[in-house]
Formats: sequence, structure tokens, C-alpha cells
Amino acid sequence: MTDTAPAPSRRRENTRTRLMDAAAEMFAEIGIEAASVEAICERAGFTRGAFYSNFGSKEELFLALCARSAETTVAAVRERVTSIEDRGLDATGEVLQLVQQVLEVTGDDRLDVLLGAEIRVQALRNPEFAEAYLALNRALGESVTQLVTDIAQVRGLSLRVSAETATELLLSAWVSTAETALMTRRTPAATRAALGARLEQLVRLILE
Amino acid sequence: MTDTAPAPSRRRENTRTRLMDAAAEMFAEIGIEAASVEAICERAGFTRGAFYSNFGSKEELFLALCARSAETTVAAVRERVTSIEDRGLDATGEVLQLVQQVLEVTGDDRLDVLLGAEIRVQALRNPEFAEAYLALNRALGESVTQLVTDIAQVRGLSLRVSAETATELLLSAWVSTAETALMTRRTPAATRAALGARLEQLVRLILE
DNA sequence: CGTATCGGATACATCAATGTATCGTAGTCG
DNA sequence: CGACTACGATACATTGATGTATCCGATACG
Repeated sequence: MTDTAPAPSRRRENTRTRLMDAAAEMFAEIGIEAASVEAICERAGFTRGAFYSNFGSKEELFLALCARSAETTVAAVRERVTSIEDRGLDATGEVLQLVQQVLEVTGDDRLDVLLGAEIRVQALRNPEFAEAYLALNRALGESVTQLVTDIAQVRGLSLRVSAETATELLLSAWVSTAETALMTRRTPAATRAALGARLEQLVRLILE
Repeated sequence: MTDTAPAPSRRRENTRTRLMDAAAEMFAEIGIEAASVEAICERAGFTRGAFYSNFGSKEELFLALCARSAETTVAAVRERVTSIEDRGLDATGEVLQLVQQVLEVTGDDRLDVLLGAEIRVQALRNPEFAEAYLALNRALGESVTQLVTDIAQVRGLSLRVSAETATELLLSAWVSTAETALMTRRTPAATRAALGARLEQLVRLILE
């Protein structure tokens, strides 16, 4: 009873992906409203015929994009979690090094920050989008909470707040710092430094 | 050398204000791009003739709006600061009560949160808007920092981070919590409760 | 009380975006 | 190799938003 849809078709799947990639860029750069279907298709190398053959509307594409974004983000975090656990925490020692490691994964991507901001603002207005965003964030939060818990456990650290609270504080500080860095046109390196500093401060507050 | 502009004119000033009020609502509710000039004018009770007589473009109106928003927000914070200082901090005692007091001022306004999110996302894309947003935020930050400093001083508390860092953490947590509350369709009361809880946690981390 | 001017309304021309209906072709299967 | 079909391109009709040029009425001032 799975696969009620006829057939994904390799060709079709490819154009869907290209359209979604193009849309993600445009949404990030100029916002959903300002990104015309025409412009998205042009960037993807198609015409609107392809678009309307694959998606019913821009909104539908956006939802598909949210779902995909959620998968990839969470996957990235999980991967990082396991790779860190594999190395063994006692060896690296410093929590700060951990932060740096995490930063290497997600921190410097300008388009991700922009797209995230766009998704969030849309979610604030549209209940359907809100659901998608909250699902995305829940998954991300759980991954990070898992990471925090593991670290605390392995290193024998005790937190002054719950792992969930710590996660939310960390994520909100992260987003805020990343956005400010973008607005002040910092270089990726400077952005990472700012993120590292801010997260370090928060980590110190949360620990001990 | 002030007042090079001919004359503000009472009537004119009034329609400007009404247009800006209408625009603020629409920007908050559906975003800048989606808010047509026509729709803004209709809500304000004018036609586009009035609009183009007062503003060169939607963008220009938006900048004026940012400036006004900055003034009112900062004014509100400053007012609260002095009113708190007047009461005397030792009397009220608990920092948490302070948080509650502050919440009563700014916390529950749905439109403010939406408009803030919209302004931020625009600022991420447009350098001109970024400047306006950063100015707004700088002013707000300074006010809050002042508040934090005063409180710590009067009550003889020591912070584990700088007052500036504390301010930024508090503001980012505030925004994040308020936005999440909006997405999950919390009541104003529940939103205030969530904000209070989150800020309380942060305050505890920052103090002692 | 008349007149000049400021401020907003009206009317118009233009343009960009949308969605759909139809067509042509590349891939695929017998 | 030939035919069928899925997929994307093309063409078209419609809509809505924009900016400007012009008009009209209220307000201020002599």
C-alpha cells in the first residue's frame, strides 16, 4: 500500500530536485513572494511548463522544500553526533573544541541562514507552514538535545538547566548571532569566530 | 538650518501616520512583498494618489516605519526602566518580578513580533534595511544593557557575563520564545508565561 | 468673499506574473 | 524499428499591480 503514486521516474525526479534547488536559492535571496515562478524556472533551466507539471503552486514547492531541508539538516547533525562520539570525548577534552567541530558543519552557510529566516517568517503567518517549521525544528532540537545529553553524560558534567532548555538557548543564540553576522557583512571566518565566542559563553553559563 | 523641508502641515502629517500604521499591520500580517500599495491605502482609507504624494515607494515608507518603530520601542523600554528605578528595587526584591514587569510592557504584542520578524528578514537581504535594523537594535540593546547594569548595581549582584552579553542572550531568547509561541498559537497569557519561564531560566544562569 | 495652492482622488497606460490548454519530442517498450 | 507516452516547451488569455498625469475640492490667506 506504499507507492500509490505511479512511478517517480528518474528524469522527473531530477527536474524536481533542480527546481527545488533553484527555489531554495531564490527564496533565501529575495524571499518567497518576490521569487516569481518564472524566475525560479529560469534559474533551474526550465520553463514554467516544467514547474506546473511538477508542482501545483509555489506554496506546494515550498512545503516540499521544508521537508527536504528538515531531512538534510537533521542528517547532518546526526552524522556529526556519531562522528564525535566515535572519536571519544575524553580525548578531545575541551567542550569548546566540540563547539568548533559543530561549527564546521553548519555554521558558515549563508544561504541556510537566509532560508531559515525566510521559512520562519512564513511559518509565523501560515499555520500550514508553521507545522512544517515546527516539525523541522523539533527534529533538529531532539538531535541537539541528544548531543548535549551524551556529552554531559560521557564527560560527567552536570547542567544547570535541562538538556532541552540548554538546546533551545543554544539554538536561539546561534540563529541570532548568525543573522547579526550576516547583516554586518562579516566574513565566514569572522562569523564562525562570533558563533564560537557566543556559544562558548553560553556553554560556560550552562555548565558547572 | 533645521527645517529645510517646506512645512509638515497637520493634515499631511496625519495621512502619513495613517498610511504607516496601515502598512505596519499589513507588513506584519502578510509581508512587505505581498502587501500591495493599493491594499495599504485601502486599509488606511486612502487611494494610491495619497500614497505617492507622501512616499516615493513602498521601500521608502518601510524605512520611515523602521525609524518610527525604533523610537517607540526604545521609548517604551526607557520608560519602564525609570518606572522600575523609581519604585526602588530592594522593595520588590525578586528579579523575577522585574521580568514580569517588563513583560507587561512589550511581551504580548503579536503584531510587534510579526513586524520585527519581517524587518529582520528584510534586513538580512537589503543592506539599507540592515542599517536601519541594526540601528534600531543597537538603541534597544543599549537601553536593556542599562537596565541590566542598574539592576545588578542596585541589588549588588554580580553577573557571570558582561551586561552586553547578558542583554544579547536575553533578547535572542525573548524573540525566539515569542516567535515559537506565536507559531503554536498560544494565548497571550500563555505566551507571557512561556517568556517569563524562559527568561527566568536565563536570569538564573547569568546571576550568581 | 474670492482666489490660489496644497493634498488627495481619478483615470490611464504599461508591465509582469499567473495558470491553462495545446503541442512537440525524447525515452521506452513491444 | 516503430509506436506510445510521459514530460516539458510554447502560446495565450487573464489578472493585478505600478507609476504618472491630470483633475477636483478643501483649506488658508488676502
